Amino acid sequence: MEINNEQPLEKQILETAEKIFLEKGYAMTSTTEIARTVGCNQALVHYYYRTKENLFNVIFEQKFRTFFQEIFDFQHLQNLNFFDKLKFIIESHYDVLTKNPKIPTLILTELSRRPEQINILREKLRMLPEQLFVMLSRDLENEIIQGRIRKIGLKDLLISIISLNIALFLMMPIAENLLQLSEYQKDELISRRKSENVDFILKSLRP
Amino acid sequence: MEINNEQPLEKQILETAEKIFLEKGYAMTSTTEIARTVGCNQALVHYYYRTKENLFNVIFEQKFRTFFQEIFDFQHLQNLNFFDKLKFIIESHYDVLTKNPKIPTLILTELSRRPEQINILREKLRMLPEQLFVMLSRDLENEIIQGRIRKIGLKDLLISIISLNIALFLMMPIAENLLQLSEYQKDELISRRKSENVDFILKSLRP
DNA sequence: TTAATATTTAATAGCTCTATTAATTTCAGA
DNA sequence: TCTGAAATTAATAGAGCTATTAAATATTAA
Repeated sequence: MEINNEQPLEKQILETAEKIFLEKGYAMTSTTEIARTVGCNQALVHYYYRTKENLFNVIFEQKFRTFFQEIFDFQHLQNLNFFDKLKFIIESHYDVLTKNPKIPTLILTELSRRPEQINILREKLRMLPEQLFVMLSRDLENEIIQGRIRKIGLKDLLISIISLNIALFLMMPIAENLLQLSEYQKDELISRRKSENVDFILKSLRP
Repeated sequence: MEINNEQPLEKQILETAEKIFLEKGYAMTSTTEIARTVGCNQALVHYYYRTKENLFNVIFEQKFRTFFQEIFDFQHLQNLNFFDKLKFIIESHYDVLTKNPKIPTLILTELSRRPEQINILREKLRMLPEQLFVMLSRDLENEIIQGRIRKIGLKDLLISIISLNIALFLMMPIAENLLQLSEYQKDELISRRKSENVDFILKSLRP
């Protein structure tokens, strides 16, 4: 053991593992590297978390849980008109992504590695958004009838929203390198795209 | 050796490797598995391609080259008006993705594994689109002045196009499982989103 | 202080993977 | 038919990784 970061090793291991898993993915991360980074013996990783697989699960079941809870936290939605609802949904979705920029990539890469995990995801996605979906569906229908919105299906609208929001974060690691973005430019891009996405979507809905 | 697929083993190895690399990514693919799938000795993989790294490069330099060539093949663009140009670009971009649905994920996952490969990408992306970018920039400016399009920067427009097109293919492996899509439903979704994306983008550009 | 318990380490078994080498088989052309 | 090159295989070195075990060290409670 080299540097004592206050934190007990059990927690250091967890946090270091999270960082490395997010950076390199499951396959490219070894418990040896995690231990080396923490500065402890490799057996200790297994002492606290038994297997690499289990360590990964401990981290990301928690991680995914809060991620999706945040995404579907729409209590303030009821009293708004449809356009404000939509704006709120897009922006808060975008905000959650901004706070967890590497989660989409992880979900993408790790869920194709272990399709059985998708069931966990499915549960999370089934419960919460059911009433949300119904409400939005009703609202959208209504707006279309009132002539305030062009004809469009809710499913397609949601796919477009998710696509526009998520794609930036999926492509960011490459864009960053490809375009040699500074940290500042990156932040600027992320914040600019937030309003651009809202704008883009709302504008496209005009009748 | 078990089954003789006509093809010489050298080529079978190449094609099998491509398939498995696309499915599992570099790290999760072993030369042992490639050989087992082909039905030949594992040493043969190395006999023909020396290293796993080299095999991967042989496959994907070729793959990426044609992928980006197709994407930037815009010879028929000159005589069209701006809206038709845009439609053409969106659709042909989408078509290339439809033909190579797994390339985006591969680029995403493998380029973060080996950032030095990004330089190769950078070259491809620098040469071709220069004049295209200039032309579109001029056209867009012009349309805005003429009042046929709302104010928007070309960069933002392109990010939106790429996001809408690519995101579907990035998310498809998960969506497929999550929503239990049949092969038919998947194809239907892919073809519907093509026109939806064009529609969505063009509608959002109205002044 | 002591004994029990928790933490940490060293050592290593066992596995899989990459890459190499030497031996064997196949096959085309003299 | 024989020869030499090309193709293919068997065997294995060497590395890294996961997981376990037993021993050592630190900590806590009585």
